[in-house]
Amino acid sequence: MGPLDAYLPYLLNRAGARLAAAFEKDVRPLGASLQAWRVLAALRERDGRRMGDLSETTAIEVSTLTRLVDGMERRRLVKRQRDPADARVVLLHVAPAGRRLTARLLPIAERYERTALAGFTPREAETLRQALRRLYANMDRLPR
Amino acid sequence: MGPLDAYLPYLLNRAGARLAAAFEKDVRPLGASLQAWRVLAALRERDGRRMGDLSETTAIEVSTLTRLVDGMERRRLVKRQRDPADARVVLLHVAPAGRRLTARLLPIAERYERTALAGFTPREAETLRQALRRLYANMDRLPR
DNA sequence: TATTGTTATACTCTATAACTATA
DNA sequence: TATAGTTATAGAGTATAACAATA
Repeated sequence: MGPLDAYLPYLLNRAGARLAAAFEKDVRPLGASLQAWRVLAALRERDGRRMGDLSETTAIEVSTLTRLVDGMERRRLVKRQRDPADARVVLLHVAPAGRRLTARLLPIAERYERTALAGFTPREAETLRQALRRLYANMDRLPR
Repeated sequence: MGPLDAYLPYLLNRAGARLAAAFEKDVRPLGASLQAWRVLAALRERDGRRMGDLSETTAIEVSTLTRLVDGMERRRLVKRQRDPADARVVLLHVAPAGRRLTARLLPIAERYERTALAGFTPREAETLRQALRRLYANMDRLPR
């Protein structure tokens, strides 16, 4: 092991943390947070997801997610709904205000994507995405 | 913007969070943490750093770092020392116990590096590192 | 006056486990 | 008994600002 700067988890975390902190600061004036954005983006991809599903795709702990959604529901961004087929399950749906907020966050997220990847060719960007997916999948070799 | 899975900050954070969580769990029995490891690794690279320098290279907030170092000093892992040249400055040095802990953490860190990069050619791994450094540097285009 | 580091406070996220209600 | 989600609690990190010592 050489310098920290050659150590992958370090590079990963450093880049991720910086991106997250800047984004967070940027969207706070809109009353949003990185975590709320993740939920909205996940629902944008597919609406009516169950809490457990959301927790996995957003990488937010279930108990954290419960309270996050509490707040988002209070602000009428989303709406909880019991699954008629299985009353244990909660399905989360975007509400109109949530759709409006998503529409405002989307261009910001896209700007971050562009900024982060400035100077990358489309091919390099795709290679990076692929590598990150492989890396994530590799972590299955360790116990969760 | 398509699915979350194509969104770079998401991929970055997801991979980083998973790596960090697993590492954290792994080193806790040794009485260490990811943050403590960062400090030790930074001091391994260059001993006697000042707090502000450490804060930057470890990406740990200065106020958090102060308390982290408090604990590490209590456990005799590191030792604070006033800079004789400028008495405002604190220089941090590894202590013998810190060197021993570093020696135990190093193989674990290396295992994580190998696991994360399993199936990558050396060249692919280096490309990924380069891309992460470029990405981090790109964030200078945004206000800190 | 500016800089380095410490302290204080409020807030957020996590980890863990107990709990409720379904199945 | 097992599962989905909620609630409770303690711990760790962050953001922010005030502060002390020194330059």
